[in-house]
Amino acid sequence: MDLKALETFVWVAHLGGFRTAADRLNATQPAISARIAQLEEELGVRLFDRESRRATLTEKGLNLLGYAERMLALRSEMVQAVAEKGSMRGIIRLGVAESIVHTWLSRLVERLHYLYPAVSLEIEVDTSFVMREELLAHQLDLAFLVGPITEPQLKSVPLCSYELAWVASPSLPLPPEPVPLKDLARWPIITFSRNTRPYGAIQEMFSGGDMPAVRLFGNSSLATVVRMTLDGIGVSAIPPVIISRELTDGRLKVFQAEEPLPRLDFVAAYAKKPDSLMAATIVSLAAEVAATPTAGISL
Amino acid sequence: MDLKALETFVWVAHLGGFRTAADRLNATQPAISARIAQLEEELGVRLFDRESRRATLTEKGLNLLGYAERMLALRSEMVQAVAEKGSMRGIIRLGVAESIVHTWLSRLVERLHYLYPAVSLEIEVDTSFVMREELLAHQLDLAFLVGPITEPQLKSVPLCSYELAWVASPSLPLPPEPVPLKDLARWPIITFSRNTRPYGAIQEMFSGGDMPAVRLFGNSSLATVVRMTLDGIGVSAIPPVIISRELTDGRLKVFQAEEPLPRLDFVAAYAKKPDSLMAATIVSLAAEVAATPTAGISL
DNA sequence: ACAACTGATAAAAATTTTTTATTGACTTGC
DNA sequence: GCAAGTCAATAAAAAATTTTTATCAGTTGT
Repeated sequence: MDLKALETFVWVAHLGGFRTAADRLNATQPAISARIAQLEEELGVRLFDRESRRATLTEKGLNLLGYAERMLALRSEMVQAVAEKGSMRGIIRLGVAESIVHTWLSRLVERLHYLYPAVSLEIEVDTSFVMREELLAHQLDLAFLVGPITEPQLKSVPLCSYELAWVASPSLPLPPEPVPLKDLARWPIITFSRNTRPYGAIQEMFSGGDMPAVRLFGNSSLATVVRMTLDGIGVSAIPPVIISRELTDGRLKVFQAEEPLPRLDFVAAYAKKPDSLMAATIVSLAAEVAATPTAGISL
Repeated sequence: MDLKALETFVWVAHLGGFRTAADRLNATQPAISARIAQLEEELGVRLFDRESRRATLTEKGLNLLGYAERMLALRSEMVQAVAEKGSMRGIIRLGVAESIVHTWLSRLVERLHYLYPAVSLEIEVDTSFVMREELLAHQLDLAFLVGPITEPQLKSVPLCSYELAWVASPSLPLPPEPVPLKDLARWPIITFSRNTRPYGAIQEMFSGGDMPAVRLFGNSSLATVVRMTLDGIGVSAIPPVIISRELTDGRLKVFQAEEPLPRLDFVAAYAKKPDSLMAATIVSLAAEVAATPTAGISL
């Protein structure tokens, strides 16, 4: 009776499939099959109904799930109680909003590697919207994203709050501040991609009936947004903190518009599972790192 | 983090040595070393002090022990809750008093094998005295022995109660019954070995100041006792139930002496450990089997 | 000092687990 | 209804792991 098999079982149960669990656990599907088969053989009981599309738990399986989770929780507790700090090991799937990549992520990674050399990260950069889904689907262990998080299945911890500002190249012939919205709309507005807080806020801003049409360039790469803004293609709405260098050397400037932009409140979020010790540990480290300011992108 | 490693750890802790644990777990000493090393490496913590003769737990080790036991207990509970009856598997070390061997042990083994084909037995026949020690030292999982058991660490369940009687060959020129002790002492008294209830009882019986000297032949094999009695070497004090055949065909006979012999109350006993599910299961089966009478030795 | 213990260790053997590659059973979209 | 796609099962090979064998070095008790 292997803990690895039990863990696999829990993941298959949660994700509803062998294949998905295999991806999630960095293993191949036959390996997952083998582990579940071992468990079923040892217990002499069928744990999943594989008939339908989604592998569903049998009654016995459901029964086992509770025990398996208690078992894994107990293991976590045990490890926390007796393990040397720094002997924590494993792989954690981390989703990160791009703003974080450009502010303090590398410092966190460094510090993490120093304190917990046996912990591997699998970092995925995506929008908060996508990452929230992935957290709920247990495809991410932990994410740093724009809050607030309201899902009760997720635990969230505030990390940092960044101002969002209008930014343009000094070469752009902007009218005197505060720039009215109709003047702003003369240029494309370059910002985060669709399905993000800033994109939505700006879209809303220009959604009134008498508002000028606006060209909104959603972009999945912040570096590209910065590049395009530097090139004078348009104005952008991004957190100034990630372009501190460009601001100090005058290649970009923040300006006031008629309409203010919302702040971005970043939080760390992870599933409230019994064994999310590693996530919790990383979160507190992240909170610490996020509290100290940093340099941004330099292009 | 392997359950096998945790189980090994618990055994080493209980038995106070790698070698002893190796024997107990049917493994070699290097295998035990490897499992403990794995645990220590994963936790980044030393679990045993190996300096002195006896491997003793470190502080961390003591801390782990509690968790490990809870873990194993939870596993037992889990298996009990979801496993198909009959899928119980493992090796259990069973100590058996010889009287049991000659009455119902084989029926138990048969029935056990039928109901739980994956359970192996390692049967050791010894005196109740020795087996009690071995139970306390965790060298036996379960024993069927002469009760009562007073140790609080052990759980005991009554199994059967057998009369102990004076037995002789009909060819032996015994005086009219009840035979006085001084006449009895003319022959060697053949019975169980030293450190057994019957041996002690008889020794006591002849211990008064004015008692005749008695030749007490303690024998570790009941079959030998029966053989010697059949051969008219002396009288014996054994449970008639194991020689029912010899009694019916008249090759042996029970006779009354001046002094009655005590009954032998057999019980099943096992250590009160959190994961003694298998022992408990076997005990209830044994109680069932022991309740139905049986044939004895046939020589 | 020596015999009888202890556990550690290296190398070989055995076992278990994982992967690769393929299959058959089912959905699903057309 | 049929092709395409997805699911898990399976066999064989490869990889990783665990266990054994054999030996060592250190204590302990005589």
